[in-house]
Amino acid sequence: MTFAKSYEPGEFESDIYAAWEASDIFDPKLTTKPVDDDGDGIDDRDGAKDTYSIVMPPPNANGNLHIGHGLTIALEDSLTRYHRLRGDSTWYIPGADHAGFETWVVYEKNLEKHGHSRFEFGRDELYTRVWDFVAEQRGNMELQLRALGASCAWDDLTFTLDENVVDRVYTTFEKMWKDGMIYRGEKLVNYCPKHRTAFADIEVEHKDESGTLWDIAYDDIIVSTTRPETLFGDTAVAVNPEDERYKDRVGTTVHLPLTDREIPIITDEHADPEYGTGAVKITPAHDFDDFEVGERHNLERIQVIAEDGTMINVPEPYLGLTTAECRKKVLKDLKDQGYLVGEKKITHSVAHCYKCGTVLEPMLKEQWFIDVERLANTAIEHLEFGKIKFHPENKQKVLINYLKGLKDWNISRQIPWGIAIPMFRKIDDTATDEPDWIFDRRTHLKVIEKAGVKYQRDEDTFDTWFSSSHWPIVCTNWDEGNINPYYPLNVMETGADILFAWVARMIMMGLYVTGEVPFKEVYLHGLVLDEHGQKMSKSKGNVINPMDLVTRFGSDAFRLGILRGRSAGMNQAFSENSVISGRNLCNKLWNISRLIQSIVDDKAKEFEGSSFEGDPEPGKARSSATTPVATGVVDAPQERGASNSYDTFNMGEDWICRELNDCLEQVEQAMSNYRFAEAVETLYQTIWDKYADWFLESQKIYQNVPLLKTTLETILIALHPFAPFVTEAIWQNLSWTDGFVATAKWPARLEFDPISAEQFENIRIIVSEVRTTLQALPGTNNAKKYSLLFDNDSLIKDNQLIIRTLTKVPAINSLDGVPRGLRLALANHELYLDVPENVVKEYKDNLTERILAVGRELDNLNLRMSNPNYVERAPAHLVKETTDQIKEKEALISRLKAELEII
RNA sequence: GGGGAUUUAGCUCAGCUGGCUAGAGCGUACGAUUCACAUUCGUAAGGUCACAGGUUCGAGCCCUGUAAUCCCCACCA
Repeated sequence: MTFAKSYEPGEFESDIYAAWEASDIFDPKLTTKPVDDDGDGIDDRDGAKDTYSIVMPPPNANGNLHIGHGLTIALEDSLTRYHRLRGDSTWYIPGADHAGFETWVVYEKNLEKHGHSRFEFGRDELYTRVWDFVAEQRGNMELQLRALGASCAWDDLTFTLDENVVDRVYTTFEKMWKDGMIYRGEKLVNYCPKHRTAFADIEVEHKDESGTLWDIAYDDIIVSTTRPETLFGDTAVAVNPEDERYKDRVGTTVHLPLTDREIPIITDEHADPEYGTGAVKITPAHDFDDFEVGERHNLERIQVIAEDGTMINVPEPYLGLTTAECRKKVLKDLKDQGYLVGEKKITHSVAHCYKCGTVLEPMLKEQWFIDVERLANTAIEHLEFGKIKFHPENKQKVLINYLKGLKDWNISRQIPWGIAIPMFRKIDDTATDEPDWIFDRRTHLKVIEKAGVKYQRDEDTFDTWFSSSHWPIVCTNWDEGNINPYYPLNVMETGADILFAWVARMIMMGLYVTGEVPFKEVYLHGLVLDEHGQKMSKSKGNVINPMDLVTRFGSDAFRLGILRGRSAGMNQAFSENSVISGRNLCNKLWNISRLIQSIVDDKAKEFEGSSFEGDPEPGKARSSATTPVATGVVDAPQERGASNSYDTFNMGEDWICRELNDCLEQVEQAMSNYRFAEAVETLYQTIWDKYADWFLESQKIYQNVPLLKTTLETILIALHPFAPFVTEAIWQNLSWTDGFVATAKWPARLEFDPISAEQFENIRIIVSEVRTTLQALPGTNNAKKYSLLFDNDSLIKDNQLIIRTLTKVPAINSLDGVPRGLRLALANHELYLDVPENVVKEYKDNLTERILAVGRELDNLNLRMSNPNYVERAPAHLVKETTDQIKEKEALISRLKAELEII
């Protein structure tokens, strides 16, 4: 039970986490099992705990945690630990993500590095290979979560490819299939020719690029295009119906250059008369707008670019060229044959693969789509009804706005790594009565037979967001008809950047599957930027690795640092400085505890050697926790550790009780509003500026052991949600505490005498004034040189020792009626610094400055009072406050002036 | 084109229902030092709260407008 001189996180953290884990304190199911005899969905046990459930957005199983995960864990674990301390049955459910496409990209790179290609292997073999690859990597991420202190229930870890997840996803898909919400459609999708897969709209990254706009003559009609190579897929030229210039040509045809085809001239709103010539070529198979024009006019879709990015269905000279080669040749041929009549440089935005940066090709593909209308409408209804509370609030509106414009959701992906789509296509053409596609869960089979008809499995896998939209459902083991107090989740915490991709889909899916919203509140965090507010990126070299900071400064320091100065939904800067400041707080707390433990030890020895019993200091107790005083008491004290009763003997003791109560109140308020930074800030200020700098300093004179113990426990518990390791390390190191601080009870309000507590503020003012004046006097080491003199002032007289200790002056004496030295600028106290006359004279300028400053404040107050409307309309207590302040300032000025005259 | 934010000290941010004589951390300056902690203690300097109007007894906060910065969605032949 000894405390080293400073806190070394590395010596404690892993042992502490191991001890928590070994004691199963993070698993609520071991201690609470809901009982629902009457089937009303409410836990029937007496004194049943409130449940608190939260899930971890599953980190990528094969990767290392990045700074965003660090923030996520700091936020979620603080909530989790806070609610555990508050006595809730708290379940923080960890997860790991197979991260379909993300992992696939990593794996494919790995394959290429070893000289292989995905096309050498079958789909099932690839799946097995990736599974092994991920299994190898997975433990790493989980160790890092432990290092960050995540107090999650490890036995309940859900992997996104776990059997129960796949089962649930298939059940939902089957239900949707039966409900007619799933359809197979040939639509244009964004397709990455490198990865050879389609994406959902949301996965596409648009970038502004400079390009060329070429003017091409289709007979007498000039069309403009940035993609001349697609002209082989043109099936019409469109003009605006209002466009007078082309009135006569509508309904006729033009010759498509480089081909022997004639294509019709049609009218469509899509053609903007203001843009270019007002005539636009229509390529339904390779452009999103043109696709829609084609639908409206029933145009043929000619696919001229294949999935590997080469030309098909084009005249012989162009066949098999890549799109880039083809463009070059088409331009040359157009020019040679006189069709190319102009070109200009433009800037336009181009769709890119968010992973490899390849330009995405709009590609005609048969894919599975979800008709989202019903899902979106139900979600909108619940959101508008306020069923989910958002932090920050404005995201609710943003989300509704998004859902209102939501298009059907493409859930097919052409990558092997993921959950197989449980749909099978009929391969037996003779069975004409059977449907073309059937649902079946046997996706481990390539070919199945049903009623004598053979079907072949669709090779595609689900979009990851389709399965992860089930996250709250699968993590809490929600099931039809069974009571589940953990669903809906209390809160969903995740990044604001995946509001649409994930949060929106969880809400839609939760409502569709369970009929309930999946969570009651949503907290969204912003991006963690570098110290200059720049986005972190490998290319900029400004990436901060959270594990590196944990190693250097400790897990708590990282958590405290990253929570500070951060509010919901905002992208905010982060720097090592904030982590250092967190590290310093941990060390401060360690040394506070070290001091208190040494006092406790000393007193114990003293007690052994004397017959003195009871009161740690002579004097009458002002308040006692066992016999509560009438005021200042909020809650009955709860059992906690070994020390739960104390008396207060001086103003400083009452004061710290009051300050700690205020602190608890503020932390509770902050946590219920998800104001993490504010909670941390309050604790920091209270522990450092109040507890250590004033209370502990004053306790160097009066050592109230029971109070020291109680207040220290209060601080340790209150800080625990944010700094779990150092608080636990101290708790384990203290001689009188039992169990884990992680499972302690949230502190009750402390009892104190409020009048006495308020009196201590006067002491603080006096001490500050003495310190300020000592610093302002000429010379150094003034605190050692000059004594204090008081005249007929009982507050100072009774608190001489404490004032002397806090100011470090050598002595405090009674003046005995003859003022001398320098009178301090205190309105209500007669206090002098025993300073020789020549020093006082040197202080004169300073004094003049102070008079002016107070004068300005006084003018301000008087101005306010001279406004009759203020006196009349402002609340009475404010007017009184102003009056009191005026009196005080006036008294102060007259004293300062008198002092100046003496000099 | 549609939507959402931001602008407060040198830097990063608080400031919630208007009561503010605008706060914190870091940084800066000056001073201290065996006695829990130099990962320390004390003191101080530093602000036209982006700008312009308005409402109000009173505006950093509410309203209108302007400017700058950022994000998302859609479009860009």
